[in-house]
Amino acid sequence: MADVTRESLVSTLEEIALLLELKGENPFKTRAYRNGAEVVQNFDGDIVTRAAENDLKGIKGIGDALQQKLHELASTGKLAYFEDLRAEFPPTLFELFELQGLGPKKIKALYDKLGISSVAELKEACEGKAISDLPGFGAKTVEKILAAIGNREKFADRFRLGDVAPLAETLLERLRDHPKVSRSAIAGSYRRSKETLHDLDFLVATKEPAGLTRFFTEFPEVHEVIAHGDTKASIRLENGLQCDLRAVSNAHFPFALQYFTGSKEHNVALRSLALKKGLSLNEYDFTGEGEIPDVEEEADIYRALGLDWVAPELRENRGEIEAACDAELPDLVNLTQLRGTFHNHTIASDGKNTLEEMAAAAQDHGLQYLGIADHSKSSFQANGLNEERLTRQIEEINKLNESFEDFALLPGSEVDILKDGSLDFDDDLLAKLDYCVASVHNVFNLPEKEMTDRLIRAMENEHVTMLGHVTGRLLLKRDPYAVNMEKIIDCAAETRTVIELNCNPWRLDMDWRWWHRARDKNVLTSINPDAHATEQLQFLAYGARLARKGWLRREDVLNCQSLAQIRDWLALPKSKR
DNA sequence: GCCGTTTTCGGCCCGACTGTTTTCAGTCG
Repeated sequence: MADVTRESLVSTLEEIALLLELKGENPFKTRAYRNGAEVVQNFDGDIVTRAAENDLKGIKGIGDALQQKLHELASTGKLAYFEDLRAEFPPTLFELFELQGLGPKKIKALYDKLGISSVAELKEACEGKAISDLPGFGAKTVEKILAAIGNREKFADRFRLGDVAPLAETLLERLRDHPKVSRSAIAGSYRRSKETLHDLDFLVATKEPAGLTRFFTEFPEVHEVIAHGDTKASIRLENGLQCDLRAVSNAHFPFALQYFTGSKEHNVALRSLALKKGLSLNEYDFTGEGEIPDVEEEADIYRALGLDWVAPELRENRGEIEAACDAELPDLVNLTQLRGTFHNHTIASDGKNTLEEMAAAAQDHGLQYLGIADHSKSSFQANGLNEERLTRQIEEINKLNESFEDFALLPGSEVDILKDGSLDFDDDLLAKLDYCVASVHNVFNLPEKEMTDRLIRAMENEHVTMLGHVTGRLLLKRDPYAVNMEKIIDCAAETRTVIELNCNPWRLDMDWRWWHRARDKNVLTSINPDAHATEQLQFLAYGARLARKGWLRREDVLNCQSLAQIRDWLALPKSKR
């Protein structure tokens, strides 16, 4: 029997939705499967076990049919309904959904009428005349399909937050500086601080929308104009990133900002709440029979619905609407509250800067302390320090610290967790450090149980202050290694081990989806840049954004504590922390 | 297929843009 995981349940439901769309099923039925996938993805608890035990009753969005199907899937590893559905179409057909401009109807037409079932076949068919002869297809469609195939080969369809943020801010500034723009913002998943993005959604308030969409399509970075109307335009930049612009009136701006920030799921929930109050909410206005509330700012929309304003990071329909209704939203941490940080490298291992340079950069960032955690000896590829070099580095740091006022370097180590969960240094040496970050840097492919046990053994060590990049994922590059996060979080809570929020934009690990649960178990995090150069201290900004996305408050973040507090805290045995 | 404080049937968000259309279907967000 194949391993049933939350992810496999989710992907099965999503694939069923796609298959139903291809069959031309009732779109609301399709949506029910998509929604079910979303519910399973976000369910706070062991959904796989619940499904296996047929204990899904009462979960909103999972009705009788989905309960039965999830139960069959989780208990047998198979679903007859799905197998039958899947057998109706060739597997390569799904590639076609990756092409911009092609949806279920067109794909179905291509398949039914021309037998096209893969991108390669489609590309070949575009050479001839067959496609443009299909009803609803024409010369332009063929042209667009070819461009979409080209883009699929050339560009990624997702981008890391940190890779697009500087460009995003540059483009926003350009729009903001336009004389006809009164308000501007980037909405969408960028505003929600998702770790990876599909596109950027710009928004401006202006009296001359058509002038602004034209201005936008003439940006020098434009590779192609995907769409260009009087109030909306879409462009693709030279790096492949799609950017959309909406130009609205000043009065419509708060509604558009709310609407285009999403998430879709958050908005659906918000609008159904509005309907209950006799209000219909769209991207421009409230409408309805009764009194229409005044709206100047986005917060007015939430207030009109009886909600506290919801920070964009939380808008994933993961309980934020209920919390906003009960005035129980968390007071989220922010970047300015960070007083220091752990887990940074120097030239001693694989960093680019010296202790002195890193200390100066940290002080420029307004930090009171900077933890130095160079690699340990087993990470020879990163020039890891052996016992002797680490001992010398501790002395060097202690000496340097005499020269600082109101600032300190904290001697630490990013010690390798070896395959069996033991550490790269013995306890005597670890005891000489102020703290220790324990991380996995090799043997990534252990089965889940072994990897989980490996991390747990490391956490059980009295000298391990925190776990580094807990799943080892590299966004859009390398999957997380198999590890049971529920068990890791439980163990962190028990052993009082901190879990790092590694804010390198390639990692952003632990994933934001787990922090709420960890926080509820009193697990602390440390927002760590894993800086290998002075300028990478700026990664802290991404860390703060993702911590907010994980519902974390100031008190949940270790490095919001002052230097004096941190010294006291580090002096405590783990069990007292 | 799901849901319910107008409830067990009849709704389910909806507007902008494009291309192929002659009034609209498909896609996207």
